[in-house]
Amino acid sequence: MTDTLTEHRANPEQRTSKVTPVGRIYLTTPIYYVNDAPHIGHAYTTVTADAVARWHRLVGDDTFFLTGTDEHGLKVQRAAEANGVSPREWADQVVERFKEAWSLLNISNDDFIRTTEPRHHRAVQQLLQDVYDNGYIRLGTYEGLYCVACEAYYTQDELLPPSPGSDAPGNCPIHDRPVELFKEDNYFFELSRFTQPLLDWYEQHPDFVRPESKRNEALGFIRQGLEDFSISRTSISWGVPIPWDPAHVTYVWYDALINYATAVGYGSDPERFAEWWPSSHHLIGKDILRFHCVYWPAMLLAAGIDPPDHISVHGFLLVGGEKMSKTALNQIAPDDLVADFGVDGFRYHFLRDTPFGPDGDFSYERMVDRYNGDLANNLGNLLSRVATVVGSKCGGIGPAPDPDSPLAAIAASAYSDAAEAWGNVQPSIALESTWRLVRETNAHLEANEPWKAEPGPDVDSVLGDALEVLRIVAILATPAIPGATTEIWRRIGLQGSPEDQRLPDAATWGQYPGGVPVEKGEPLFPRITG
RNA sequence: CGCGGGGUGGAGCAGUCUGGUAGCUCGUCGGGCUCAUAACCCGAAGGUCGCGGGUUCAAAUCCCGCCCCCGCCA
Repeated sequence: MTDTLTEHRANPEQRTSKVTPVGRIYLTTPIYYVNDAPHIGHAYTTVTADAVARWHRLVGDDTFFLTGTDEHGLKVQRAAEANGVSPREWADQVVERFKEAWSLLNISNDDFIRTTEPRHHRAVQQLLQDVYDNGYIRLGTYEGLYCVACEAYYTQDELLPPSPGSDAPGNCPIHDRPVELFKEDNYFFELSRFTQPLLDWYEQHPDFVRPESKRNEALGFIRQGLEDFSISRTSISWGVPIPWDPAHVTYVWYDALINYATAVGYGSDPERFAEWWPSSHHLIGKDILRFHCVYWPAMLLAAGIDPPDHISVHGFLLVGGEKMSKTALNQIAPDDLVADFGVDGFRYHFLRDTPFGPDGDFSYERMVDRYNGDLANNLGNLLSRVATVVGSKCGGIGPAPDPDSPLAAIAASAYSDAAEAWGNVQPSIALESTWRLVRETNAHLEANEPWKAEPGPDVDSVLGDALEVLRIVAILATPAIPGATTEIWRRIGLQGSPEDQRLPDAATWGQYPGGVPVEKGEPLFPRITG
């Protein structure tokens, strides 16, 4: 099977045709369900993906970064009806809220996909047809507990207790009226035939799902044996019609997964698809692990396509130790936090303080501590004190660093540790490595006390070292806090922006030119008090 | 029941695969500095690494049993 699949690999010659050897990465967030307004859970995944994408651009990889919205399914249909508009109109409204949120958070996505777009319908139909032609879809009968008012099926444990005297198995949780046993023809995807192929795939690709804890979870599920599942309904209308039998509509998440293929040309531009697939890397929350780590690779294999290179799975964002409910009142709007901490303060907190993988607990107090500690006291204050002393001892002109500075080795290890961590989707570790350099530089200043010394070569080299660190940190931190690092870059007198630099060369010690003006400016990250 | 994750000084984590002085950030306490956003730097206190047993010269780390917390079961 894999023999035919490798055809979709990007041509190796294309990868080496650049000046420097580069990789290629196609990063995705989940597509978010338009049933709901954006909250910090969505923002966490999206900011992480954005930072990873920005890192890959820094190292010169060909990078394509996608986010978008999932707009089909019954819940959207219902939400629209409840608001007296069509599903399309409803989706149009909610999509704008996501786009605004991502714009606010400085998300650098290259594309934004909506599952209601024609290009996506074409891709879904193409993939369905391919899987069907390959013999992995069959017609079957779905039998379930159905609420006529909802036009939806429920499982037994979702139901309310049955009405007294009723012989129904239970009542609809929304309408509190008896459900009935209902049968309809459905198309089924023969997932059961992929138990072994998936185990083989995991075996051959140890980094397929990360971190390892999540890989184990997926593997454990596959090992239990997989069962076919229904992928269509005749009882709903808001979705993509099955190409060979338009009375059927795809069931919501089956079509949703395919968005990742749609956005790089599947079903419309095979050459483009071959270029970007399977260099793909999905970032997801653990709630959709099963869909992405089991169903999706099986669907792709069934269509004769390689699964993605990587799937990185993070935990839930807990608030007060409890899962963020999409409907609960503990929902925290990203806008409010941005108002308090700024865009970069918001991004930094989630990247640095919520390790990617395990569940993380959100707390406003911790967010304040992290902001004040790392951004205001360490980085922001370093910039301030250096700029002031350059002003008083060097006439405001930044001197060049010492080529043999003890900070050079620390900067080198900060870079290599950060590079490894970003590559493994561990932003918290990458940023910890970067900030180690900031702390060492504060200590280096303390040890040399340039503010006490007479102007001269010694003072110049100590301050030059600090400016060089700020240059390097501006580059290393730009995936996390792009706005602030651009401002640092400007204040220490450099041209262009940190985003335009290319690693690893740009992290090499000694490139701060010296002889350029350094500006003091207002605090970069004003401390938050009270 | 099954599957997966977790239990490390006051808080949050690393270390466990590849046994060998228990590390990091924050907090607390003491000191220094006064260039800086009451920021910065140095030092100290604080842990029987969930419990019991085993292997070993040596176990947070390997093996066996148990307890507790969380998630998943389409």
